[in-house]
Amino acid sequence: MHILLERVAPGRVAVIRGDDDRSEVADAELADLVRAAEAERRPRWVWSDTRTWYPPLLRSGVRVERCVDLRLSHAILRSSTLTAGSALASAVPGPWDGAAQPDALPEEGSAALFDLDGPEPEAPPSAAAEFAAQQEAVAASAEPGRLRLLLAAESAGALIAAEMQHAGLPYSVERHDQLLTALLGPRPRFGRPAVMEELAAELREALETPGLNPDSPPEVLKALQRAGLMATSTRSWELRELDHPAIAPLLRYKKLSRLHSANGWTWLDTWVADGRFRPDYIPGGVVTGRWATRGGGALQLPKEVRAAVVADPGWKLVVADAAQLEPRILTGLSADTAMAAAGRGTDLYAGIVATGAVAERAQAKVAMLGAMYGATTGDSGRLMPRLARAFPRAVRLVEDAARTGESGGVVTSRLGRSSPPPGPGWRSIQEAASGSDSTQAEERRARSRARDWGRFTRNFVVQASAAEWALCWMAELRNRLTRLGPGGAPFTAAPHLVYFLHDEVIVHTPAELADDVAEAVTVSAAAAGRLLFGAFPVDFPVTAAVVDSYGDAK
DNA sequence: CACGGGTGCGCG
DNA sequence: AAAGCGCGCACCCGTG
Repeated sequence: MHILLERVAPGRVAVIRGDDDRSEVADAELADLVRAAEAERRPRWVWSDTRTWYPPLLRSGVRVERCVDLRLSHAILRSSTLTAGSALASAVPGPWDGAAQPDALPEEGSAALFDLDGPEPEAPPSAAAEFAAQQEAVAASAEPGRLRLLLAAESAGALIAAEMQHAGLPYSVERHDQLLTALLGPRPRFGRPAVMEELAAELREALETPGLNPDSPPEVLKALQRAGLMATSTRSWELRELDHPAIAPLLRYKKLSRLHSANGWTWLDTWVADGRFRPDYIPGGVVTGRWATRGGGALQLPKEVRAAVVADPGWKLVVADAAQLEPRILTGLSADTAMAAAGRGTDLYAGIVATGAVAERAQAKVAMLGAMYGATTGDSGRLMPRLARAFPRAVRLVEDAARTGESGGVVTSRLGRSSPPPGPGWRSIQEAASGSDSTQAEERRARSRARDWGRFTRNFVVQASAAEWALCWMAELRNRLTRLGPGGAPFTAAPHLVYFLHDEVIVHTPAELADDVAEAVTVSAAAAGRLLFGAFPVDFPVTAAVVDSYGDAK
């Protein structure tokens, strides 16, 4: 059953259990109410926005099993091709659109500012009305089952994001500091660390440019050219091709500079407290449905610092990642039985080699990536015809998605998330090129932009469906982890998710349960595959490593 | 001095 | 323009 929560006034919340069961409680009583209802019948809580409702509950020690996040669901249903005809999708943009959070809207009194003239101020957005409109849109859609699954998975993801931030990723300040000190020298009170300063001096010497600021790409580029080098930029991959005594210190400087500025002592001070890294996850923050983060760069945690992620004493980390997730998603999307056969077992790329389509594993990988990203030239582009011959259905699916995007159309993921349509700028470029008086330059530009958008939609169907698989995987895993833990204790006493990186999760678990967790990770992956692709026999193998430190995984 | 675009690089 | 998708973030530098 559903229980809908809605703020009715500062400090007061309406609790709506059905058409004629409505009550109100003070904020202070909400946690007890939720705890009691959760123990009794595990309802699905319906609320405007998990980011505003759930963290206070978690701080009160209350965990919920299921919810509907109306804001996230609204965003999906507004643009999905599966609900295109619904009232929800055809309405003018309202308070549920955009990042504005209904609970954070100005309070009633401030609306008085508007009522001297003009239309009546808009009524506060009713969560109950919004929920009804969403249910109606789903029920009338072409694929209600898929959409229900998508909304449930998206909402579960929102719960998990809040729980992961609450629990935090176990993180050793000491180890991180040791690592920085070993590479950069001791933490300076101000300015550059000693090792970077030495490299800068070496660089100035080698380029005979005493005042050079190594942090300024234009200055560095000019200095390199003065030294007779054919550099066109200061990108590392390009510098590596050059032969000059300045190159080695410059590359080392750039590497260390990156570490220092992105994950140095300042980052540590800002983001790690009480032995936990607590990034701000944004479920649905990417157009494809992937998560984003705000601050802390949690999804870019460099491999070199992962050794500082360390389980608590008596606990373990289970680091799990889905092997070749996106190609397998493409396999399911296209129902390509040849590719499914190649992917049986653990290494899809080896399976592709075994079909004879390509000679080496590296080629299989680059060809698959090229198919999903839209490579046209280079090794990857050259391998495409062979891939298409061996796996016609899979390749046709991404080609079709690309053609749709090139002509300005919209594509939709497995469960119903649709790509945004191209903007007005894109359309006017296409129109300018289609007129009888268009120039060659206009036509070239239009074709190029059309192909750009085609690569986006080509990748969208795969990336968005993979994000859905990952949400299902995590939601399933979360349920299993709860069952593994002791009942009644706070959820952080049980195995719990602490990190998520697109196709990879980390569970923090009491050591004695680590093997059970590893098993749960694997079983959950298979379950996610069935949720998305039913009986179609595409495998989703995962590797699960039981380790003390993230740095020890793979 | 604030802002925003460009550059470069970390992750999948 | 790295051969192609999706991001976040720090820093530089020109502009208002």
